[in-house]
Amino acid sequence: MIDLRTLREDPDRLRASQRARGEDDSVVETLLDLDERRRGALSRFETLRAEQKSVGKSVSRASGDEKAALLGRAKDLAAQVRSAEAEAEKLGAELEDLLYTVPNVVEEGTPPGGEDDYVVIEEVGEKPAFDFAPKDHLELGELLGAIDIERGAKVSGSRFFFLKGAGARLQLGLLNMAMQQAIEAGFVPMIPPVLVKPESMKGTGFLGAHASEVYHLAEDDLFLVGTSEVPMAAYHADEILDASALPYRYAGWSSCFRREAGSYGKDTRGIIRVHQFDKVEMFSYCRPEDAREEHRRLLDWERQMLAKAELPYRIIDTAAGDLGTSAARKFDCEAWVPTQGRYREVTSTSNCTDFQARRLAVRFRDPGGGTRPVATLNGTLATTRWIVAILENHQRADGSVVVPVALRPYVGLDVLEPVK
RNA sequence: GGUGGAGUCGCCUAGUGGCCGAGGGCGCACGCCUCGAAAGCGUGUGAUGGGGCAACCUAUCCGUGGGUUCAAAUCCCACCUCCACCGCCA
Repeated sequence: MIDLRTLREDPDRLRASQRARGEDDSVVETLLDLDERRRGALSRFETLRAEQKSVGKSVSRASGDEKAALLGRAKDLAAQVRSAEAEAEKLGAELEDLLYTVPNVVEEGTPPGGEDDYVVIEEVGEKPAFDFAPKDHLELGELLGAIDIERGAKVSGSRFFFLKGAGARLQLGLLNMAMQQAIEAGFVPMIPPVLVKPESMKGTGFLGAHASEVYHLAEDDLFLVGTSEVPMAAYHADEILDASALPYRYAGWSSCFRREAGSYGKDTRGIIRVHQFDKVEMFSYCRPEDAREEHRRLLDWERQMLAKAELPYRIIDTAAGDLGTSAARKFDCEAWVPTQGRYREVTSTSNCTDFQARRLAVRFRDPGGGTRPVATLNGTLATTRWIVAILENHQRADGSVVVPVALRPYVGLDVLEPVK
């Protein structure tokens, strides 16, 4: 959630941000107006309440006719206080509801526009040149006995699959390698719950515009997380962190669940877009003034992983309109997928500044006095989707796949061979 | 799922309708004492919103949400969480 005080001081910043995202900037007027009315109502309530308290006190000290008169006055005040409080609360709730619909202010330098207006920052590595017709990841996966889509569909429906044999080993190895890298970099490894309460989901910004992407268990009013970012952000909710110990860095391993409600017909083949996958995610809490730098560090750790997987990739600076609700800036790494002739997202790192922290009340004590919301950032280290890029880029004519050197100790195989 | 107990300031705790505008202890910070420290003594000690250049003022917060009352940490109702035991179960 954006900061109201900053908004009062500099409303143009939010206006510009809204326009860059392609969203309505008139919300700024509505917010400012509502805020002013709320503050007026609040001060009327406070004055009445203070009077009620002092009259109430004198009731207990008075007696006889005087007491009766005071009691009448007190009853009168009680009614007024009640209605003044209701008014202030009503305006406060209205303001909050509106505030929850406003996405984060984008970081300076973010390209404006929509999904196609990203800027390519860098291309890394060599695309493989095959002297045979490359197979796509599903064909390879079936040849290797690594991916079973048909049975996934039989058991759970479309966009579900089994990883087995070499496929299961490849995923476990990849995610273990990611975990190991994170631990060596000082991250605290974490295996979080994947079912969370509504406030955790709302606090991380996933129940706004993209609520239809999220699985909800109505019976228990719990949500299945689409990323471990959710439990890791909510982990320190309502806490005041030790400023001298920042940044706090966690690496979460979890299954992730996505309804893919708006993507009928998109990426229907294989395991590129699925309802359930696994992911190792980095998550940082830091001082807002350090967030930009931390964001670049997360990107560097992603690059290290891609290098170990020996994948050709490019980095894009996502345009404002394609940022999530909480993100102020987002860099995606996209790996080359030979049979599609294009790059596909395999990591994504977002700087959410103090947007999530304000919603979740994660603060640190400022040595200058008082508390301030921290900044939160997240970034992917590895996911199931990486299997697609690894299989396709490292395939050989006979359908076998060479395991990247760094990954071999984790997978326990140098080459994945076709099964009969 | 059932029964019982508990949830007060960072931690422990006092508190059965107005003297709670929440007391005490621990911890922490600062000061005195000291060559220095410990002990001792003294002072201070939360969050959130609003007002003010400021020091400061003000309202709210005793698990959460309702209710009773002029007045609620305190009484009533519902819920949540934790602990114990019972039942069921991977």
